[in-house]
Amino acid sequence: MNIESMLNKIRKQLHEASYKLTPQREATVLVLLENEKDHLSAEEIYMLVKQKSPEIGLATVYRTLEMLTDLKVVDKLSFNDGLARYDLRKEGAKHFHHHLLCLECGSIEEVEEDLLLDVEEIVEQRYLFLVKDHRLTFHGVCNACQQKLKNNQNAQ
Amino acid sequence: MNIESMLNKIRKQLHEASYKLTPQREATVLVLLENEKDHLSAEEIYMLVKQKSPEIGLATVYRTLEMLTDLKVVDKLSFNDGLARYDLRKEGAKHFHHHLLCLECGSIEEVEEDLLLDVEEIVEQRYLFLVKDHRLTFHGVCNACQQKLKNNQNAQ
DNA sequence: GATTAATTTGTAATCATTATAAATTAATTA
DNA sequence: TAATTAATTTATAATGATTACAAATTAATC
Ligand SMILES: [Mn+2]
Ligand SMILES: [Mn+2]
Ligand SMILES: [Zn+2]
Ligand SMILES: [Zn+2]
Repeated sequence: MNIESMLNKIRKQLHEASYKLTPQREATVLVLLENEKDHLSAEEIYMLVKQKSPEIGLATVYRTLEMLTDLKVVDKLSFNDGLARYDLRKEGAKHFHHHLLCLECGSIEEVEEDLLLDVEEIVEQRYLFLVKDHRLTFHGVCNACQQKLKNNQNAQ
Repeated sequence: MNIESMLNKIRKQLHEASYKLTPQREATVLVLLENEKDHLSAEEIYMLVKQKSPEIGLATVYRTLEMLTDLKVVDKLSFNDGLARYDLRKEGAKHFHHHLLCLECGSIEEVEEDLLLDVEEIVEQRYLFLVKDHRLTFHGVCNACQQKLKNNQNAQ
């Protein structure tokens, strides 16, 4: 699905919640769409939006991100690096995707398939907890870093 | 396992990493042990430690928590409420336990059994990612709030 | 006991985020 | 259309969590 039609879909979502897609909001959403694989912070988004709309204010970016979070267009998440990061929901995804955080290089890989269906079943039955969503991040070593570590070992 | 022997175990861990268990550090660890079911913030821990050792400084609590995080005695985590929370690792637990966050009342329930063994298998094989640990939080409605919501519906 | 190293304290600085008031823009009404 | 009202944005101040720093204290070593 291309950016234009994604944008239209989001515009509709805003209108249904009786928000307008102002130029500032549109510029912010565009940055998110153009960087959908990334996990940008508010400040990083602000810097990118400024390239399109140099007059935008940081507070507006924050407010827009809050609104998009409420509407579940983006997910706000934290990888324990002291600031919030924003992640576009995948098109039509019922549940939030998972993340693989490399402890060596800091890279974040995405896992789009939902691996938690069985686990959620257990949680609902055994803990009587009604699951609405989840956050799952694996900490470990990405493939590239595994190779690097192996080579270093051989070199010594 | 009682608090005294837990404390001794942690003392040993510190010594192995050539840290001392100073009175301030001991008071901080004791607060964590006495509230192992909670998910306290640095400020909350500071307040509780002050009751034992009124002369302790906030900076020391922060430094101690950082040290304990490095030694994997505690896990630092964030429930998106704007501050870090600290969680004692379960005795002998290889992996970090899971959390059930209620969107209605904000309560946090713990799930000690590891439900992710199969999922980790898949991640290692399919994504060639070497898993070291994980963070899993379910968002939803706790049992108590489900009852409350049901009653409210009937009352209307 | 003197010297050196580790730790703690109180406080200042920093950084992310939120609040506020004035200005701008859009929507509604007369 | 012009006037009025509501929504939004901007720049900036305030807040709150965390980190940095210098002086003081405590422990370890000589
Ligand atoms: Mn993602
Ligand atoms: Mn916990
Ligand atoms: Zn890596
Ligand atoms: Zn609840």
